[in-house]
Amino acid sequence: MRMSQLLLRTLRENPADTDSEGYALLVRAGYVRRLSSGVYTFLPLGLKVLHRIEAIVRRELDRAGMQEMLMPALSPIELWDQSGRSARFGTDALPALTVDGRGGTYVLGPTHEEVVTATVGQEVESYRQLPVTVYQIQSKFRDEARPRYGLVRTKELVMCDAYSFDRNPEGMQASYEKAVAAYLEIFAAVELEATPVVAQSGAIGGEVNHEFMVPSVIGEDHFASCSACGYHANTEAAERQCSAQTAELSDVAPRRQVATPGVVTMDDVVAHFAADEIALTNMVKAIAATNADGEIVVIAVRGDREVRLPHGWDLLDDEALTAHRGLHKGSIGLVGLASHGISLAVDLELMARPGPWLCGGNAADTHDVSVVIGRDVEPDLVGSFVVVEAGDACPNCAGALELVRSVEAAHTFQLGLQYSTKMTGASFLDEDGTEQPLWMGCYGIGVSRLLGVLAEAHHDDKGLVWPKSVAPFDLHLVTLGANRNPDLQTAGDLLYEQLTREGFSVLYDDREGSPGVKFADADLLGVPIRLVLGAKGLERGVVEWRRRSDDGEGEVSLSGPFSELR
RNA sequence: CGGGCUGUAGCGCAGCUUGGUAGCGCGCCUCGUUCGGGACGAGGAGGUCCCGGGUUCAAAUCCCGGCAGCCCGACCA
Repeated sequence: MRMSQLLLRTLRENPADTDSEGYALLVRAGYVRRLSSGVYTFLPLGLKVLHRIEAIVRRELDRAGMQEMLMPALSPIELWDQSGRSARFGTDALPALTVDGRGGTYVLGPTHEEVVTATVGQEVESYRQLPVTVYQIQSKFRDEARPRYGLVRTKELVMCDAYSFDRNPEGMQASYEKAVAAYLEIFAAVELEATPVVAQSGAIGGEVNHEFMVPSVIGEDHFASCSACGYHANTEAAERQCSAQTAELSDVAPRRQVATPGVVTMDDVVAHFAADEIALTNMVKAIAATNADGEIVVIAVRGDREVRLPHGWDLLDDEALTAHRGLHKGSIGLVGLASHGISLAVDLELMARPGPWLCGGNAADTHDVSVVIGRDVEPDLVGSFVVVEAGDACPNCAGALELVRSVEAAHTFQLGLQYSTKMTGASFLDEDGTEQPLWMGCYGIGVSRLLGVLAEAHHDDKGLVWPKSVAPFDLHLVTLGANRNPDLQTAGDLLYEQLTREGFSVLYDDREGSPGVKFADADLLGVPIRLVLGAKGLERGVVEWRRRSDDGEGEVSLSGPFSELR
């Protein structure tokens, strides 16, 4: 590509309102432009990188035996009524955009479980056709509340989404493992470090799932990581253990109730009992929730910790809480729940150190002082119900957990029968002649997001530094002063043609302009190898090369061979 | 969805307090000199000052109402 003809304008100054270095460089170097909040145009250079990422994704998924297809971005809302997900549109869980057309309401697909289930369900009739995994690379639409970090969080995004269909849970598991392995190959190929972490599934549904987290300063999440044993989990899913502390409780004062009018929040409690010198770490924070079966459960954790709801549980809303005769907002506690049919889930830590605790009194404007678990109350359930913090003990090996800031670059799910039982036609005839629902998995990787993450991971103060595998060009050929030296011009043109013939993709800076401008642009654009052809080199019949990543340099003869440049 | 800030040339910004001819730097066009790390000189093009209403002889500037963008938080497949 001759640079004189490329639609490219580099900017000397950082654009306003860029919130990350990688994104600012993508704009300065002319790869992308923002059209509106969270909506981007890929200029020719940016599209080249996007296409290279897509090619790697295709290569690895094809190798894993998946088949590419293309579904429409637009789908009728009736399909989403079938799965029940249309009820959640417009909420933060599923910010789908819809379009009213003449044929009714359409959904601009935020993800494609419904469409693919309907499509593959229609094609698959027999177990003989299974397993099958399909994928597509396509634009997705999400009405993001707050787009951020350039291509990392957008309203329109290029995504690769794959879906597996199997006869049984074992098949699903095998397909899942294949997909995870393929995704890891993709990350290795684009030179990003991704860690699969156990996560919760949110609006997609299903049980087992992993997020592929790339550590980055522009990460929007943290995951818990144990360097000792390799345990990884999203903070929404991470567990931890607590070692039991022995305590002599026989002389602890009996439980007593204290009137605490107007004391609602933990801050209120701390203030109210300040005179008694009871620390927050000796208090219990208790909240009411509904579990996956819709039953009411009180979750109790140490006062200074944040409650983590298990997957499928929801916080009880204020209305339901006020209406319930056994619960009193601000005074939810441990003792006396059973008589109201409420079960008690207690965090590990409260068991490790059974008391005495200060907690709500389960009566209006009342708190309990000196509660001892095991003496005053028995929990129905014990588990890790707090959001992990750095330093908590790894659930596997008790090593100290770290929290790593990172971007979610891909997400894989074992969906099971979640969609195939709700949607019509998603079944097959098994060997024994019975009709069975399809066991599904789904696997999403953010292709345009990867571009943003790559720019953030691979740059320096001068500009972008693309890994070879995704760079827009292999070589960036710069001629110096060719406009006033016809021999140089000819030599540059020849070299450009020759390199292109030998299979290199070459960006040829044939523009007029001072060396400083050309060098600065070359650094900014980040092509892996820069070639400089000047008058001095021409005399000696050589062209200089310099590697962008480490400034390694050398010369090759103008007549070749050029293998050194590969 | 709450709180804060911003909207002026392609890009980055000043001007607004105290109303009166719309500016600077970069970029862009022409000519000349220069040119192996963002050159210099001369000349030039380019604006619904976010939108609508109000006050005023007069509004980029003051007032009211919108819209958009950014930041913090909430949320996040």
